[in-house]
Amino acid sequence: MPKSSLAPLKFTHVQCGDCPIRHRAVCARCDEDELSRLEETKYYRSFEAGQTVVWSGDRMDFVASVVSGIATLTQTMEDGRRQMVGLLLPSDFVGRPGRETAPYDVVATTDLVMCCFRKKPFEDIMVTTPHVGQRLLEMTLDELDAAREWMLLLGRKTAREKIASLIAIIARRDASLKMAKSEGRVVVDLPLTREAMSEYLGLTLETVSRQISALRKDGVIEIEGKRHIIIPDFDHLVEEAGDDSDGGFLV
Amino acid sequence: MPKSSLAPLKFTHVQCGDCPIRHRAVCARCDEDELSRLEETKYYRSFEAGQTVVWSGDRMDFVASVVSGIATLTQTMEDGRRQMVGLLLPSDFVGRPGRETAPYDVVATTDLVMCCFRKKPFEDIMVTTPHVGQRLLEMTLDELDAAREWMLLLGRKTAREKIASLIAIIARRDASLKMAKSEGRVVVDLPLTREAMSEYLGLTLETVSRQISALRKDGVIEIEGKRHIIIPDFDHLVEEAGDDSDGGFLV
DNA sequence: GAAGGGCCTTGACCTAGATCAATTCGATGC
DNA sequence: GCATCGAATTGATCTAGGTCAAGGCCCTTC
Repeated sequence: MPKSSLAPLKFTHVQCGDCPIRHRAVCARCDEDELSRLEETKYYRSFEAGQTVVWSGDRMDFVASVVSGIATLTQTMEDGRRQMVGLLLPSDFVGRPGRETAPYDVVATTDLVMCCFRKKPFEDIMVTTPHVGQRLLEMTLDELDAAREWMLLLGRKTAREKIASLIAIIARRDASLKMAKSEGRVVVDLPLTREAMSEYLGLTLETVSRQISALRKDGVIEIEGKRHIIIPDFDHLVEEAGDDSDGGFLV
Repeated sequence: MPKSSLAPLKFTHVQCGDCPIRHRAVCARCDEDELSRLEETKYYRSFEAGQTVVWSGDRMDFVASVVSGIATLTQTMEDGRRQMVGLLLPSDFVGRPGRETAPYDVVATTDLVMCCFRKKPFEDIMVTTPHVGQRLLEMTLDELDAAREWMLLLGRKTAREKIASLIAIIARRDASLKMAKSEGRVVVDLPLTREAMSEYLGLTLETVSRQISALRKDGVIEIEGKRHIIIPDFDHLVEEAGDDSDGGFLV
């Protein structure tokens, strides 16, 4: 798995003040002074499931990192067709220095807490503190890789492969967060409704439902309730996803 | 149109030594010393149409900027299904500091000249010269935006809308390069085969051909030869593309 | 415990685009 | 001028996934 990091620098996840989890918005190499300048401009915002954080076209005067919960970035066409273009799990970053308005809707899919920095001070710190910019570059390059993997999924995979891919992606992210993978057998709680899954995959929710049923019938996955999924053989799932070797390595 | 630039810095396109065209690999603010260090590690490589620059999985020990011609980034599944994930026109950048191997094929679609920098020295300059990293971040963010626009196209647009979008995207890029737009009526030379277009759009080449014919029959475009396209009414084309307002603003 | 309302599933049918199969066009070489 | 070869078009058919519609499941609220 190609791990990304700017060669001569070591970045690690650091505790963000009183954030409940470790996240990646800042750089471990920043000295106390730099960190405390970031601290000053920091604040938290909470959203309920379903709430829209920012509307496409709205002014967005902050950058943020997800503390808990899930948010999605979604583009909408005039006639209402929707395509998810980003899925933000805890530790992921949103926002773009140098951009005034959001180019897509940011929606809280579950209850959500974000750690925000006002954009202007954050940009200043980026200029005076190269680490932060370099960390951000690294994260943006990762996101670009993920977007390209996602493009392959949207353009060329079958509905069944799309579903298998999504479950594998979420399982991998989940596992890497809480390291709860018990040798082959993996358990995931889908954090998305069928509709959100369809927006991620470029399908209708009916097709999502049908293909999940098909994967269940074929023994690739087991389902408890509606969201709790057991993957008896992770490699088998990855095969169904049509990925080569290590396949989509990031969300 | 949301223009991206890191607020407090001004970047402009600068002549890259003896490059025949202005490109964006370096920053106008770099002083002579910094530029000359970049100059030292710079070299040119030429490829014929159809040649592969780098194979997916190969070592890639350089970063590069396209001088002339067109290159594509393409992902391939084991069974041969292919999806283009990047289209590099003159002035575009490839390569990723901190990554050893290429995650996709880079192919010269036309005869191609690239201006390359060996990766190691380039990374060193990135660390010592924040401008370069900041410029690269800005470019990467633009690419991410473009990728997300592309995801909407792949996931939700009809074949006709996809074709119209692609022609509009190329026309815009072309026009912004040589400013040759004569009020409404726009002329483009498609730099891609029908097959390459199908790999860009997630379609088959037959569907591409049929939809181009349909757009011609409906008067949205006129065609001379196979590649030369005249757009009598650019706004009409954009309408057909299904984009809202200014739509896909970058390739 | 009945009623309502999100979600989700399943079925019956339809259509956009894929697939398979000829041609046709146009450049290149002899 | 003719043969050749790759790129593009066009036609005939098939099918994966979309659309429309009817329930089912489960959780809340009264």
